[in-house]
Amino acid sequence: MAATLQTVADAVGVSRSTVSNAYSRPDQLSLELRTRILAAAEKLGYAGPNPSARSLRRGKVDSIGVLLTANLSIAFRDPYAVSFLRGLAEAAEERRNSLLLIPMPRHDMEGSLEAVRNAAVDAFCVYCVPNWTGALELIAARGLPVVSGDDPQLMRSELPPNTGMLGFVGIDDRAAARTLAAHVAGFGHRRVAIVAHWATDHGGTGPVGLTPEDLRYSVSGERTRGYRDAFEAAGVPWNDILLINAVENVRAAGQDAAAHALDRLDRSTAILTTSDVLALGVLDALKDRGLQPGRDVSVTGFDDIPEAELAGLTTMRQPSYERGRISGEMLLDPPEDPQARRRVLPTTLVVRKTTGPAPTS
Amino acid sequence: MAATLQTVADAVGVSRSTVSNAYSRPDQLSLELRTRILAAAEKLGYAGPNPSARSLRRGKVDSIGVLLTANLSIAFRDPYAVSFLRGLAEAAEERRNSLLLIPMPRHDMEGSLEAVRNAAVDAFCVYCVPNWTGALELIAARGLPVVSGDDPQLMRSELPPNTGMLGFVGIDDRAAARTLAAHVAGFGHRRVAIVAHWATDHGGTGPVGLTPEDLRYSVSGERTRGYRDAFEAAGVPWNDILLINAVENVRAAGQDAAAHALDRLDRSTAILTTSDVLALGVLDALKDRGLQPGRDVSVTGFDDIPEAELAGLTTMRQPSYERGRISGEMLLDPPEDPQARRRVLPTTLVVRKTTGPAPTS
DNA sequence: TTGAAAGCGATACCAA
DNA sequence: TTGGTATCGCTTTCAA
Repeated sequence: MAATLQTVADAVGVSRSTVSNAYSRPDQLSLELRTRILAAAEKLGYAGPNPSARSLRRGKVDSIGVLLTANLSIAFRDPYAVSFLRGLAEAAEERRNSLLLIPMPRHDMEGSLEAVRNAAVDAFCVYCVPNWTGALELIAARGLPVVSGDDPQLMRSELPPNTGMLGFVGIDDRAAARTLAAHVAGFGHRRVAIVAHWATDHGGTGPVGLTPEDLRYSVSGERTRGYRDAFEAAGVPWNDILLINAVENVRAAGQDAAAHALDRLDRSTAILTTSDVLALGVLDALKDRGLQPGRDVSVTGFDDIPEAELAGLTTMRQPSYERGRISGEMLLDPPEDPQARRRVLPTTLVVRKTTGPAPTS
Repeated sequence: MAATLQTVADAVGVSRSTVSNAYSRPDQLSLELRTRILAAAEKLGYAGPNPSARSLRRGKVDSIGVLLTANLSIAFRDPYAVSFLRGLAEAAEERRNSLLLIPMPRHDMEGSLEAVRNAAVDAFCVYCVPNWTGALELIAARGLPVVSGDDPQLMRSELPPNTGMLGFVGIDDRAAARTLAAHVAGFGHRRVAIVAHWATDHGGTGPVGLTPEDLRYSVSGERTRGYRDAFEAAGVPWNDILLINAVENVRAAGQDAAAHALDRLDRSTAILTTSDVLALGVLDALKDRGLQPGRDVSVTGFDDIPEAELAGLTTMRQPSYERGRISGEMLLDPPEDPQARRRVLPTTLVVRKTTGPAPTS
């Protein structure tokens, strides 16, 4: 049914190679012949080289795979992720690459890995994927370049990553978190809660008796570590801190999580979160209870999405668009120098109205 | 270098087919053998079947292509588009498909078509692509299913689309626009401007002497037609209406466009736009000039994105998430009944604070 | 349950 | 400039 190169070649009376050249190397044949071939192709309903066949032969696909969060539809709800993607898309577009978005549902590790295995791409960008080790190893086995921002070890490593293909583009989550928490601790808060997403796979949203080291998701782990650092320095031991798991990085989960910190006799006076989206949910919870952010309870986010400004949220700003863009560029033009494959981007503490002195009651 | 099926087969001492089965049809061989094969593969650094080779052979890729707006990075800035994508992603994810985002820069038609030709996908979703006819024909030639929401003819056709593979998921833009404009016309406005994106390819943002039929982008064309319908019915002829082109569907373009309606002696008392994003820009322009929306100048959007509510913008709501989701489902499970391949979704007039009586001055 | 053989559709090298 | 030839890596009957 579908016409192929051969069909066209036969019709025009030339060889397959010539037809192939007509599409892929216009300079290799006379304009006249090329025109004739293209016309014949059109008439026969030949739409051009089969993409799979072409990339099989060429060993190149011109598209980069994006492993983005547990689940695409949640990622699209997070302005930070969207902005990141925008940067990545722009870099890809400039080099005429497409973006293959690969869903990685957490409940289906098997299927997720299968998707990574099957992805027809030249490189991968791994962004906020919990428990991603399996995926990373698979990618390594495929011998494809990867950029990630999730691996703290990668960020720290003085030496080039062992796999020649591995790059880091991200921030120093722990240090940034430490700065943010120091700001809060400076207000004298001692009853503190932390809302962290994907802290654990078991159970739902609610308090968990874990240390930062136990957390399943490296980014939440690093940020939580930073929070602990700062509070310990201020004389608040980890055991006094209430760690609350949020099942997903969505606003409603932040709201639910906050209930566990607010609806108790020794109500927390400060709630730190691992993302702005969660923090907005926490603010929702405060509102439900008639509590005033920054006075009754201090709240912080992470990322600095546009909504954070509207909400007056104190947060830690990290570059989103640039991060995506740099990731894309690194993937598409891998730098020779291994050091250039490790980009730790700057962060900024943004103090707004949701943080203030601990209530004296 | 890279291990292949053959490598593994040789190492284990079985045939290629058996190794292939180990990956693609686990039930076709003994568990013991399969385990042995997988172990050998791991040791040899074989990451599983080459995706291109596999899809070449199978004739299936398990991913759907998305032709989205002129330029991905602009699309990611439009909340409506992001929400649409979210719906699409969700549908894809459920059926274990990936999404291939294909950039279609307007300045590079050639390259865009090339990208469509090259896309390794099983189906296409065309969304807000100006001048997409070339792309559509190409897709048709490839014999792949397409869903679009941009083609008014498709929406109206009583009969099943001629191409068996073609579907429509969208709204009746003209009718919706008519309802919106009738609301504005009811307030007695007679000095009216319309800001339409991609009205023309030539020149920048500014007034153009065109009729709705001339517009390059079908969606803007349909909406503009609807506006004209309503104003003509109210006794305002098309010649009295100022049509302004916006180069892109971004806020700043709306702001620039509005200047042409506001900075003149016979200032427009109503500005209708083809999207909320543009309308927000128009509101920016009003603010710059100390004008009050709904009193000095009435402004309307289209889509009803979340920001529209915050801004108190009067607009026409159309489903975004659902639209993406339904598109995805239609592509992944094409309905037998051709009538079911044409889904015209409902719209709602949302009256807020940016529309009011024409000032009497 | 396993293997042999025949493509899937195209590209690239090397001659002519 | 054009054509022949050898793959690219895998899946899939069909037969053993």
